Amino acid sequence: MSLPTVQLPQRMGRKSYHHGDLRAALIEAAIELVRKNGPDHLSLRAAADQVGVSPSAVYHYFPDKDSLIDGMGEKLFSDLAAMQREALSQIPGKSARAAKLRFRELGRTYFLWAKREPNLFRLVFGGFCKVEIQDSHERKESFVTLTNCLDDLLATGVISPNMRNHGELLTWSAVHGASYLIIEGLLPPEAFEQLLDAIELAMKSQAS
Amino acid sequence: MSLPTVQLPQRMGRKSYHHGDLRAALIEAAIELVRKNGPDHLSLRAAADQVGVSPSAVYHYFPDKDSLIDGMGEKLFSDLAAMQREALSQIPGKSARAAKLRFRELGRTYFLWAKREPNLFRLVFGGFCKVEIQDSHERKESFVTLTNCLDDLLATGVISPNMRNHGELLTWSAVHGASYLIIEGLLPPEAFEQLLDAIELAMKSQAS
DNA sequence: TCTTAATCTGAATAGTGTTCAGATTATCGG
DNA sequence: CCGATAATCTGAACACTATTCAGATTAAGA
Repeated sequence: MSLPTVQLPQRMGRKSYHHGDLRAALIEAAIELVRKNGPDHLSLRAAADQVGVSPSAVYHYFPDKDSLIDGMGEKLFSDLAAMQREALSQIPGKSARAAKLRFRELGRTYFLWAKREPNLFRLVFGGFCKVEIQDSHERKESFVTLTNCLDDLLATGVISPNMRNHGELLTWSAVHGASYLIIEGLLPPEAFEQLLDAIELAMKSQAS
Repeated sequence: MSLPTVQLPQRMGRKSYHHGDLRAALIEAAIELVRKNGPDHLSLRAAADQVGVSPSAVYHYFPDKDSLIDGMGEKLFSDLAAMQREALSQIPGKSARAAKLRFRELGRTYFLWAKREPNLFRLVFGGFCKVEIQDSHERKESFVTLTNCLDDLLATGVISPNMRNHGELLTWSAVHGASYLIIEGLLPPEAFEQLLDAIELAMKSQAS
């Protein structure tokens, strides 16, 4: 009554007793559930049902629920990194104008991803995933991307050398913080473009 | 075996059948549990047990678990605001030096609170509480405090007029973001003082 | 083909939020 | 001071959750 009666195990694209790629399917189903219901309220059983498999089957691929969440975080973070890479590849060139556009697009992508799927953003950055993202390849690559962006801004004279030193820290903190505050409703969405203006302005500073 | 056998209902400072201040006691107990176990993993029943009351009793003060969490958020945010007020009151004076110290102390208090109790920080700002904090008196006061700080910095010539416009947005975003990234292990704790340096430097910018 | 190992199920345990009828007690009008 | 009323709390129940484990099912290799 309360739940939309689960289909027989044989359905949901199951050709055989074995699933084939259960791990990935579980992660995908769980991501969809979090997207709709939020990071808390994720149910291991619901994810298993969605895939058409019994709850116990999950434990052959993840030691527990938290590990499943870690797996989701890994995939989501790598998606974000791919989106940023894609966005930057659309803006080639060595001009100051191109460097500026790339920088803004990098932050904007981060924010838009957060705004479009706040629940997934919360899952990745809200303390649900163990911080094994910390040492991941994707994460290092993401940081290098920002570093390159800032180097370009320095080379084209858009930002000053003494602010370049604080570039990654200030930028990442501000972009992440604004994204969080906006999706939690503490700042209006328009604030993000203003923040990008503010960062650009701030990074010109010639003060010592 | 697994749990430290709950005391009989009559204990835990219960003089009578009625508790006296159950609402506040529940919030306090729940905060303690979140502090230790994280915002997810909070159990309504565990909070009730801690106070020495049956699970159903909770529903006379909160419609559901989420409302209890809202109550916790309200109290925690007001604690943070009080800490900031207290910290600022220790640094009087209209000098540039005093204004700078106040500004740094404001951010530092925010960060230290987050660092000392990351789980409580996650509860308040991680999407667990309904954003009714948004319209709360405490929140407005907290914002006014920051505004005053920035006005003092402008008046004493520490920051430039054109950066003053972006003051609240840039500062709050960066401080919040850095706090989050640090407690999630994505940035080292030392990064926070560096961030304060960066903000101060950035806000001097004379660029138009 | 037969054995072995991987994969998935079913049932059970212990814990969760939530509801509701009823027991307990404080409060207030007479 | 007493007795009715309203506030407060309990106990048991329901549906749901994570997790474990013995056993059924199937794929892969000798």
